[in-house]
Amino acid sequence: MVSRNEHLNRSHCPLALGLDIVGDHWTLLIVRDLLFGKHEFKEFLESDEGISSNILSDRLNKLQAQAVVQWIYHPQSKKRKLYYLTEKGKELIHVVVPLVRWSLKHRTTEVVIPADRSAALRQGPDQFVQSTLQALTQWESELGIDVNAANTRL
Amino acid sequence: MVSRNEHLNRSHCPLALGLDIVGDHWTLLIVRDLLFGKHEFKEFLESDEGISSNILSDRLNKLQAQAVVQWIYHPQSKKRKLYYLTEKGKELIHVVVPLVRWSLKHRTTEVVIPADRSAALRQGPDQFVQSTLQALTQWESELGIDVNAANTRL
DNA sequence: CGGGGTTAATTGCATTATGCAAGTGAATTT
DNA sequence: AAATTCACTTGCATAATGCAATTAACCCCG
Repeated sequence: MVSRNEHLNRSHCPLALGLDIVGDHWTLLIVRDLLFGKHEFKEFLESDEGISSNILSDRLNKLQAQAVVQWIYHPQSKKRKLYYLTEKGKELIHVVVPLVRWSLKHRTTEVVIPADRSAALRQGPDQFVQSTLQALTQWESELGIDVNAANTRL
Repeated sequence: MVSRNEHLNRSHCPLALGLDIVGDHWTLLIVRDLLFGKHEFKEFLESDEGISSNILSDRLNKLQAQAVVQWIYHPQSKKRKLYYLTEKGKELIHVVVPLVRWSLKHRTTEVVIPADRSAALRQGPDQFVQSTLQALTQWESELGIDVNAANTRL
């Protein structure tokens, strides 16, 4: 298994502990996809950054181990899994959005955001966070997902 | 040289671009130290996480290349360097603080913060950000540092 | 049913990054 | 001038990553 020593507990600094979970090249990109409406393995693979399937698999497992992500079977197909963010995972939006804003403010290369998301961002960060989370809650209720429920797959 | 492909430009997503700069295990820990009053190579090495000198050297170089960090000689000694955050670098506090808060909220293991910093955090995140940046500005003015000046060492 | 296509991975292997210990060289202290 | 400090650099073992190919379970369609 591809695996970084995630329980190393390098220190008792909360930042270090947070970085043990999200401090790598890929994890927050998966969280981004989950925040913005992607839910399947295949969809994550299709994102522009081109994550490879072994890394994706590894990160999804680690995120589950950290109670950031869970999944259910697709209601129409037992071979598809629908990954979703727990409440803990959704709260990473408060990290993702500031990093996006920092990046937008200090970009040296061209940056592209989907038109709808760009429009939503222009409404201000708090509005953006609220509408993003709102959309997720909507999706969850359609599938009967409770993001606070304990994970039964561990 | 230890080096990740930092100009890979995996996508035009601002999050991905941000992660190309701070998306690893060590970079934000160095930024943390710089935010909270450490300025010398030796001081970073002494932090609890135990970064090794080759990684530290590599990350400091990359942060300079990204205009996040610069340095001056210590006024009393030509062999010591004082690293400091540029304005761009200081603004990473808006990423660091939410990650710390997320980590504190969802910790499963014990977490320890220096007493003074813990007290400052209790005043609320905005207060904490302001007082932290204020302390940095104070330090900079004592050394005649302009965090907006272009880097003359590139 | 049963063969082909999907989905979610896993495996093998080359490349790259990391971690550790030791070493270097300039500057400073004694 | 010798010893020490500081900021690195080097060498080398180990671990993580990237890529292509493969697998196994499931679904769909005739």
